[in-house]
Amino acid sequence: MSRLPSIEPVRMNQGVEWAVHVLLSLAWVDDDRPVSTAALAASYDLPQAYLHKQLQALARAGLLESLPGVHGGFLLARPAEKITLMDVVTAIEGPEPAFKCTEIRKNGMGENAPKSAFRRTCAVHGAMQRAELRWRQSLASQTIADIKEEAEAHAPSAARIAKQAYGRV
Amino acid sequence: MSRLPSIEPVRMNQGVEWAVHVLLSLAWVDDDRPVSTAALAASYDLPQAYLHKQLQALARAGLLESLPGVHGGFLLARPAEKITLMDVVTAIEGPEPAFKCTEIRKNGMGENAPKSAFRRTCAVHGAMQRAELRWRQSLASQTIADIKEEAEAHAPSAARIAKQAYGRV
DNA sequence: GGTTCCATACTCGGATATGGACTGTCCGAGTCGATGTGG
DNA sequence: CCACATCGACTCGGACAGTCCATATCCGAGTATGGAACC
Repeated sequence: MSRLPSIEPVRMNQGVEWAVHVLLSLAWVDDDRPVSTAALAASYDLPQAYLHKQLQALARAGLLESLPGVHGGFLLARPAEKITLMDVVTAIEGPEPAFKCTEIRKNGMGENAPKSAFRRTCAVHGAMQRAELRWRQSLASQTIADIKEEAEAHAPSAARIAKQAYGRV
Repeated sequence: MSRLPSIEPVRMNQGVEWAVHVLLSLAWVDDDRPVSTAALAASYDLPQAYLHKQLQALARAGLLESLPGVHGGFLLARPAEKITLMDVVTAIEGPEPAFKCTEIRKNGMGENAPKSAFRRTCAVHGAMQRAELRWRQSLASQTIADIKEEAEAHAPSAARIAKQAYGRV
């Protein structure tokens, strides 16, 4: 049930992978009835309590809608076409950029440097921002619906399997 | 000297920012004589011991050359035109990709899914890889020399200031 | 004076503690369905 | 037979520990410098 600790360290939260797969499943189910954390955890063999924590983050971010009660659970808050990978990463990882410029260029150096040299944004910061922007743009250009289509292209049975897994046959 | 702990968590190692600035400084100095960790740490007001650790990583990665002895220190192992931001990030952060696919699609799901469906790489993995590739491509397309030029465009005194900071007037 | 030797200061190199974030777990509040009872 | 109250089970929600990596630091090995001793 619980996974062994990974040998190599992961940079991005494991929750991101889980979240995308869960959103895919909910897109395939395509039902008004919610799916419970227990069912989702079972279908992917994930620790239920921790997956639950990630789903709460998605709900807070407005990607999932949560319904309480005995037949409660989670369902997509909006169509899969309107949910991008950028939304998912932001929901799990938070909105802060990966690279944080601490403006060390202004530290020491004596007071030799004229202040006018620091009007423009730090060149290092700009370069890292450009790269990160490409990453974010690519994430924002890919929706859950896109991934769903791509997966179905090679595994047409995906939707049926997902519905079966959650008893929506 | 030492920095206060940052309020918001940083995703990328702080060492990346330090490393790029150090490489820039060494490019500006442009001298056969090495610059010591102490001088570099002083010029940016960074903790010397920890900066030293990052410089060692750069040396191991082949970006810097280290010279021992009382007048030792570090100098660029190759021209700034041949050092990309991707090289720096890889040296500090390591070569592993940010997103790691654990293939959870194959876990539970009962045994309903045919194994043929898993021949192709995971669609989620592919999507995250595409985004990360954009990031890496942007990093690989920007060299230390590029950033140096950009900085000089807005602060022509940068090279002079750097040389002064390390006593290369 | 020139040469050799040595003590010294300074630098890189790696091994060693600490803190915070990600990981993982638990219990309480709320809700719906089931059940039993009375009309 | 039908309506209603009660009980119970299940789910979301947030609060609570454990583990691992990034952070931060220190000490040892090696080298060039400067000076003293010796020829």
